[in-house]
Formats: sequence, C-alpha cells, structure tokens
Amino acid sequence: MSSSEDDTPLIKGSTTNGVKSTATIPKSLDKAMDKALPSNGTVNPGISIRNGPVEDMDVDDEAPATNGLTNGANGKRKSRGSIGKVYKESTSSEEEDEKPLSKRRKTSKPAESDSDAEMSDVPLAKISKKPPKVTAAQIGESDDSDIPLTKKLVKEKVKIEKRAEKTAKAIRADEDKEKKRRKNKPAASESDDDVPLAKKKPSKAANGVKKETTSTAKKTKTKVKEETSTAKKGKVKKESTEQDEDAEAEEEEFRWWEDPGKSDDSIKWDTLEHNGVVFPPPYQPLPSHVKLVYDGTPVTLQPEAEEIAGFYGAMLNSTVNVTNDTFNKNFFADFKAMLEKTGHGKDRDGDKVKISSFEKCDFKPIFEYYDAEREKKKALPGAEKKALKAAKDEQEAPYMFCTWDGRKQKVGNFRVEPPGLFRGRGEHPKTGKVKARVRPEQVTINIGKEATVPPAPEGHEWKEVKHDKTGTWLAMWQENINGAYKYVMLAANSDVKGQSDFKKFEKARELKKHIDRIRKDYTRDLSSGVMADRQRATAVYLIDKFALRAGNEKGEDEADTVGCCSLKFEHITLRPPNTVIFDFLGKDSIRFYDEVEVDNQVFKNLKIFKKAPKKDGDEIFDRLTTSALNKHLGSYMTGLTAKVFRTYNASWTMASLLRDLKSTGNLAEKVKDYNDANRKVAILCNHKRTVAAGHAGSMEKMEDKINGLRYQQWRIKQMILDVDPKQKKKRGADYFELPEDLTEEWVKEHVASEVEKKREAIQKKFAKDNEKLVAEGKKEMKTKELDERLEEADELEKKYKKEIKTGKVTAEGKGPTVEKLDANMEKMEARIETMKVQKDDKDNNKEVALGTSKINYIDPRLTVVFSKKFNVPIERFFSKTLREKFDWAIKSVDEDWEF
DNA sequence: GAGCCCACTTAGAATTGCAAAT
DNA sequence: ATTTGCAATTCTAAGTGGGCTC
Repeated sequence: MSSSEDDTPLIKGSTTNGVKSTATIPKSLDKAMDKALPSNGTVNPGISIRNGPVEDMDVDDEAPATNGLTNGANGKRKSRGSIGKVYKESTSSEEEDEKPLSKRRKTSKPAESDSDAEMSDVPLAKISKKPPKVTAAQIGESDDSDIPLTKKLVKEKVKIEKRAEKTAKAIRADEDKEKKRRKNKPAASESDDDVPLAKKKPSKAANGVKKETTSTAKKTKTKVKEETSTAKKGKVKKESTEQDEDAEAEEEEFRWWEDPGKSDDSIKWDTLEHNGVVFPPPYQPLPSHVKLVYDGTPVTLQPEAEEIAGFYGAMLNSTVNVTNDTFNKNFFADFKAMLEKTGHGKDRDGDKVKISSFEKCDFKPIFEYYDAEREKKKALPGAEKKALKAAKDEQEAPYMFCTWDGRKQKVGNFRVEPPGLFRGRGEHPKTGKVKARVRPEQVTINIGKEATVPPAPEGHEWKEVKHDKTGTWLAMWQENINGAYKYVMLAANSDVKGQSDFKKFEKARELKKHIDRIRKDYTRDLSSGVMADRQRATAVYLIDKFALRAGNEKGEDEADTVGCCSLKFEHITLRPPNTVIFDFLGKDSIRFYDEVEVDNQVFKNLKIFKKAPKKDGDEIFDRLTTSALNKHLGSYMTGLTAKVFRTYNASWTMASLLRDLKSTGNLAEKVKDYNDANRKVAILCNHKRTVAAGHAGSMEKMEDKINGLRYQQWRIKQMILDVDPKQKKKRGADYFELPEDLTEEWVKEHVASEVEKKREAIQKKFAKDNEKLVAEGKKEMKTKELDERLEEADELEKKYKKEIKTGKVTAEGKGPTVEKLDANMEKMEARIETMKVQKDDKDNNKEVALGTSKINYIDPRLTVVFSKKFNVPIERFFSKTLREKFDWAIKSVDEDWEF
C-alpha cells in the first residue's frame, strides 16, 4: 500500500456551484514520466507491439493525426456512425466502404418489424447501431396495435421456446459436469491449493477473532452442510448473540466468510425453494364522478385507457415530468394508442368523444381524486394505518423469504413492478411511455427441481419454469419499454449477496499487488506508437486517476450519457499547459464537471485524439472499446476490469483518510471525521443528489438564526455600556457598533418577527389551556385573559422599539456585571460558530450523496476497523439494513485489519 | 469481433418512518 | 399532539461486463 502513496486518486475539492477546485498530480509521478519519455518523443524501443503495425506517428503531435487514426490498428474499429463519416473525408476507401455497410446492416432490422414513423425521420447517420432490442416497445407505440401484437407474441414465443430448449440443454450438461466433479472430488478432500491468495487472507484476519485454522473452518462447513438438512424445521438463527471465540458452542449461522471457498462458483445453489412473486393489485376504476375532461366535456373511458390517464393524472404535481415535452409526447402517443384500441371516450349521452389533442385534456379531476385519496390515507388514525400494514405484511410474508441450500434467506424485490409511466432519467427518448402491466405469462420462474413450483395466479400460467443453478434469480421478466430484464433476487443481507460483495472487495484489494506495474505500464504506453495502445493507456490513466466509469456503448434510444471510453470530442476541453476540463453527463445523466491537471503526455495525447477532422459528436477514444480495455486489464490479474478501479480507488482513499485520522475528539467529532472522509470518497466518485427543494429556504433560515444571535450579541454589548459606560473608550467605539450587514430594515423585520412569534406562542398556549378547561368540564377563559397575556408581547415590542430608537439597551438579569455579560458574549459566540459550521457543512453537502459510496464502494471492513479502533458504536455508521448487509464484515475483522 | 442476450451491481429519486422541535 | 426535517428504506433505472453467435 505504501509504495503507491503518491498515486492517491485525486480528491476533488468540495463543490461550490459545480466548480471544483483544481486537483493536482503528484510530482513524483511527473518525474517518473519524464524518465519514461524521451524528450524528443521517439518511440521507446522496448515497447511491445501487440496490436498491428507501429504507426508512423509523431509523438510530438503536430503531424496530421489522420494517418495514425485511420490506418492504424487492424480491426478495433468501432462502427459508431459518425466516426466513420469523419474519416470518410480524408481517408482510404476501405473506411468508406465499410461504414455504410455496417449502417445498412443495422438499419435493416427495424424495417422488418413494424415501421416506426419516428425512426424514419432520424438522419441516417444517427440511426442506432443496435436494432431496437424489443419489438414490444414498438408495438406499444404503433397505432395499428392489434396485429403486430400477436405477430410479435408469436415471434417472441418461438424465440423463447428456442432459448428455453437451449438453456435446458445447457443445464443438463452442467449437471452432468457437476456430477462428475463431485465424484472426482469428495467434499472432504477439497484442497485449498487453488484458492486465490486473496481468499485466504480474510480467514487469516478472522483468526484474530476466531482461532480457527483452515481445517476447522472446513469442519464448520461440513457441519453447516449437515445442519442444513436438519435445520429446515428450526429456522436458521438470525441474530446470533454469541458471535465469536467459543464458536464451538452450537452456531447455526452460516459463517461463509470463514469458508475457504467452493472451487466452482458458477453453481450458485443446490436446492432452492420459494413462493414466486406478488403481482400488483388489478386496476381499480375511478368512481363514476371522476372523469377526464376533454375539451370541457367529462368523458368516460374504458378501464384500460382510464388507467393510463390515471397514471398521468396522479402525477400532475410532479412538475419534473409533466413539463417535459418528451414525457408528454410519449405519454400521449401511448395513451392515444390505447384509446384507439378501446374506442376513445363517451360523453354523458353515450356519444363518442374522440380524444386527439393533448392540450384539450384536463387531468385535474383525476389528480384531485388521487390526491384526496392520498390525503385520506395519510390522515388515517395511527392504529388503522398499522393494522393495514400488518395485513399487507401478513399477506406478503410467504414471499419475503426463500430457502436457499436449506437456509432461510430474504428475498429482495418479490413485488412485480406495477404499471405506470416510464420515468427515464435525463433526456431519455422514451420517458413518459406506458410501462405495461406484467402478466404471469411473461414471468419466468427459477426454482429447484425438487421444489414445489408456486402456482401462477388463477387462470394464468408462467411463461416458463427453469431450474438454472447458475443463476441467483428467482423470477424474471422482460419489461416492454426497453426490453430490459427484471430480476427477482435475494436481499442485500443474504448470503449470496454478501459473498459476492466480499469477493468484490477482495478483488479490489488484490489490485494493490498489481497497481504499481499497471501504472508503470500505462505510463510507458502513453507514448506508444500504436494508436490503440496509446488510447488505451490514456483511458486507463483517466479511469485510475479520476475514477471514471468504463463507458460502454449506448444506443440511440437511450439518454446520451458517457463514461471514459465513450467520451466525445465536446466533453473534454484542453487548456494549456496541462489542464483538462471534463464536462459530460455520466450515469443517470449526472453531470461530471472537473478541471484537473494531467500528465503532460496525457495532455498531448488528448490533443492528438481530438485532432481534426474530429469534431463534436466524435469519440475521443475511437480505437478503444471497453471490452478491449477490460481484456487488457485482465492480463494483469484475473477479473480485473475498469469497474474494479473504482472500488479500489474509493476504498483505498477511505483507508488512507481513516488511517491518517487522529480523531482525539469526542464521539460526535469522530463521527464527523468519518463522514468527512466518506464525503471525499463520494466526491471522488461523483455521487450527487439533487439539491433538496427546501434547501435554499433552510439555508436562509439558518442565516437568519445566526443573524438573530448576532443581534443579541449587539444587545449584550449595549448592556455592557449600560452597566459600565467607560467600556466604550476601553474597547473602542467600533466594538459596540451593530454589524453593517444587519441593516435597519433587517432589524425592524427581525424584531417584528420575534414579537410575532411570541404572540403566536401565547395564543397557542391560550387555546390549548382553554381546550383543557373544556375537557375538564370547566368554563373557557375570556378573551380578556388573552389580551392580558398578550401584553407581554406588547411590552417586548415596546422594549425593542425603544432600543432601536435610542440605541441603548438596559442590562437584564439579576445583578448584571461586565464580567457576566462578557461570559454571555462568549457563549453566544460559540453558538454562532457552531451554527456557522453546521450551515457550511449543510451547504457543502447539499449535492453530495454519501450513501452510494458507503453502500457500494467503501470496504465495510474499513468502517468496522475504525469503529473498533476509535470506540465508536458501529450503529453510528451503519443503519440496521447496512449492518445486516455487512454482517460478514462486522464479524470477520479485528482492529488490525487493513484494506 | 460486432452485436446481441443475459445477469448482475450501482444509482438517485420517491416514499416511508421516526424523532426532534414546536 | 402535531409538525417538520431528515434518515432509512424502497423502488426501479442505468450502468458494467461475461459469454454466445454468426
């Protein structure tokens, strides 16, 4: 770990208005670079050429880039539309022939499914390389709905059957293989010779807690296996209280992290039982008085259409969607399609009303109905709400858990996603489309061969029932908008998820052993003569330094977002001598903006990669794909991919931040220190959240509170003068001035609001007291009493007004002295300071999301170690669910553990 | 070796729950 | 007791990457 100290991933400064402070590259790395790069830029003779001919490329970069770009690496050419176009202008005919061909191939597919009017309008160059994955989506779109639907279903069915057959075969083959494997390898003789080093480590670490050797660990395993069969009736004990040393005392919990690991991890389970999925309740039609109003006329819709209108209606208060043109357009297209199918609406007299204009639709009545329903539900007395929830819980109980290799495990998302309007993030071209109700006929069940297959809902059947032991999912369906697969899997606190989490972090730790070599290599390859290698080296540099995502290809029918490999011309701005400005939308259309200094060679390379004729829309790394990059990374270490770097860098950063913490303060300070470190990691990973709606308001409130305190300070100062006028000379007149930013106007307003607050408090108390009296059967107090009570506020007002007028404040309290007042001042000062810190903290934090890094990137063992070392209860860092998810970490590590 | 299919992790928003403030 | 503000949890979209096919 220490060897790469200088290569700490860059921690960006805290964000203010999206502009981050400049990060710097460690000097030592710079120096290393100088050595690696001959100043004249000639290609290092030692460089291995993996990828075709060496380019005659001037590393000093002023030569036209076109040659290097186009004649280079054989193969490795992405068929991304516009790039081809660029090259066409200046290069070989080979390019010209190939690109259009691939385009033609790609575009031909959509044509064979229903034609899509929108599609054909798209310029040729822009048409997706991917044929639309799912024709279902188009069916939804098309107006002549019925015919294609059936056509499509038939097609799909055939496909499915084929696939099912195939997988069945595969599974059979797998099972045979497994049988053989078992025969050859009795469980007891399982050798751990081939267990990767990384896997051994934790059990070693665990030794601190448990004095177990590998052999006893094995015993544990066998024991668990035996228990499995017997444990079925008695459930697996969940909250083991005896978590340690005397583990020999019967332990029903499955301590898989002490297990050296199965040799075959492609088989995920032997037996699997579960109860399937829960479907959302069927659509409840609106009461007859609630209707969509079209062009002033309330119209009755068929339930299928009404449901869709309801999706939209219920959303009217979310401006994000309703004011989005794409959303509205997509919604209305789908809505209209359903109206077409169901015969549009009928007015009071039963006459047909054709709904053709979105603008003439008034969803207000529907919105108000649903809103009222929401309110009703919210207003329900607590007991009733609880009863309702209990009923639901009971009904769902059977689905909450499954039995996985004999152990009871929580299922994550057993509820089938309800229909609604698709809310794609960012500028998703399909946002607003109707997400259809999932029918049982679309759902595939994965379950053990011996298990009872849960029945499909009455009158329905499952699409398929599988027994695929290589999968961890219990049920699956394909969604109609993007054709995405939706899986029902186990919850985060399950053993399988824990195991893969553990593996992920072990993989990241393993990278420590290779990172120096990898960095050395990519630093060298930054000046490789092979364009593809140079691009790859540059990309790895960016991924390593700035924690960028890999950046897979995306389709035209998705939001236009990028990661490292898919960065485009316009996403990078170069500012000599060596500053790179990133500005692009990443995953979830979250903006990544950063100005950073990079290695000179990287700067030079990016300049080359951006060289004309490249222009907006063209890829920077046009010779690089994520799979090529990952393949390369895999040569250093099995399983190394771009993703691992993010985990590694995040955890490594956290580890070094925590390591350097002195944390001598109290509990709260230690927690704050931890959170600060957490925040730095979150910033590194660019984890953001939208600023909460009330943020500006609550900021103002805090500022106002602070100012209120400062005003009180001024009052105390005047009291000091009141007690001892000589202080004016002693401390200087300035000391007693009201701070300039507290204007006369502000003071008046402030004072008025203080008085108003007082009044309100008095009135409230009065009303309450009266209520009490009434409840006790006594008479209410008269308004006269209220007036008397309110006098207190009047006096306060008078006092303030007088103070403002005269600029003098009479000292309060019994026996006021300068000393006492000074002490008061100090207390006030401290309060102001803490409030200011709180405010800044909140402001700095307004767009940083800490959770994502805590849940996915920071090795939980780091947190556990910190918790133990500094004696902070783990509850301060991990919520209940997180403690369950990270159970393995909490129980496997002592305070000497290192990432 | 591009283009899918598939399975899994990662992500922010929305919703819910809970406790501090009033 | 109610309101408010935030933390926790749920939801599901959007990534990554393996592997298969042609």
